[in-house]
Amino acid sequence: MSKGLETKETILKSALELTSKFGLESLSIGGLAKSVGMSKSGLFSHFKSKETLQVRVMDYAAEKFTRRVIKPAIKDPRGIPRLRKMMDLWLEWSENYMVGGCPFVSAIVEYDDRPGKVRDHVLHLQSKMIGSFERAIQLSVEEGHLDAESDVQYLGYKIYSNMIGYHIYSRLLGRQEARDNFNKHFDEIVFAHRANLEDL
Amino acid sequence: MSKGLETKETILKSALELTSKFGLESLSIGGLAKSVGMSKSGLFSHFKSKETLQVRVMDYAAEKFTRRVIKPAIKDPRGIPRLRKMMDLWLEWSENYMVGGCPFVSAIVEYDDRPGKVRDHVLHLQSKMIGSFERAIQLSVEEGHLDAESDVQYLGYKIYSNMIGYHIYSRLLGRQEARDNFNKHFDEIVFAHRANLEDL
DNA sequence: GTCAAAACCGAACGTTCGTGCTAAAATGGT
DNA sequence: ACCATTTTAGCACGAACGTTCGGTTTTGAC
Repeated sequence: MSKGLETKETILKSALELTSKFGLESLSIGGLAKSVGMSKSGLFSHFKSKETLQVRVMDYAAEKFTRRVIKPAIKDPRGIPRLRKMMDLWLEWSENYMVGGCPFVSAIVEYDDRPGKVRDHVLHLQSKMIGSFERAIQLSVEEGHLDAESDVQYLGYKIYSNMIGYHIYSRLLGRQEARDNFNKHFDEIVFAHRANLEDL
Repeated sequence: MSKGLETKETILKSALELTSKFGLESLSIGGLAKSVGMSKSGLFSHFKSKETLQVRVMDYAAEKFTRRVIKPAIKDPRGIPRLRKMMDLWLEWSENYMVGGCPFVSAIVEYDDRPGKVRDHVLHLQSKMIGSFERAIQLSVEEGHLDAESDVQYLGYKIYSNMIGYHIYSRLLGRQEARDNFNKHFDEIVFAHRANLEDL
């Protein structure tokens, strides 16, 4: 790997950490440069603008998310087990790998009223993520784990809401029950839409 | 009302609008001064620091929230009707009165990793708001609308998650189904915890 | 070892940030 | 109408912002 690429990697790693803690907008070139131990201009030259830096950071986060959450879950059997695994991996990702909270949640809230490349990109990435969950739900239906009449999009909404709710309950309010709430709610959602194979 | 107070009112009104659109942190003295048509220093003298300005803005939002959402719902009968009314009023507040999204959601996400007075205040206000919902839920139990065994705190979590989920689905992703999802989910939550008076 | 390319640095740019001063203007009770 | 108080503006400050530029160091292919 060339020197430039591994420096970029170092920068993005540190940038993601800062973004996770303080948000995508508070990410400053100077502060980031200081935290990786290089000059402002040296760092800047890797990305030609702050906007592209922000986009790259989100890409980096998305790549990490896919690698940590989506891809490993594929090994589990299609349907509820895989979906459940995604939840567990997301919890782990959200709690352990991301020191300061899920960067997507911050980015979404920060940029929902700020038109531009960053907003568009964040929107695209988040839609892709929700799509991954919806696909896992769709497979759960096809596998016969969930009711064939299930509204996949609506189920995705409920799953997603639960994730965001947990994130805020756990992060800001620091409530210990958050995790139990999350798991219980997930189970209830799945149970409510379970397939009634024998019309019990 | 003295001149100073109504100027403060004007400032806070505009500040809340900006906060709703761009977040509490992006709220700058200069920009705010320009938007209300007065000088930076003239505006600044009303609040002795930016921190207190931010706190005042959140107080202003909380007061508006109470007046628009909590207080009017008291007129509805205790229990599910009142809770449902709170949801409707919150939707209205979130969609119409707040041009750029619920300011609390932004503030929470922005300040969850930023220790200080602002964070503490936002946390306090949000806890109070969740408390209001939990009280309405508690009343629903006492009125016999919800199962006596219901975990009020857990129900509050589900209601709150639904609100946040709707907010993001509707705001960032601009999904039209968001509102239907929200209402459907709320009904399901209530239904799942309904009192079984006759053990049907 | 040579040399062009890539990487990096230091300084400076024009702005904007929050925050002090001081003085002028508006207000409102008497 | 006077005058103390409140409110507002003007100006300046140090710091941080994103960005540009000229020059130095480092890299890696030949």
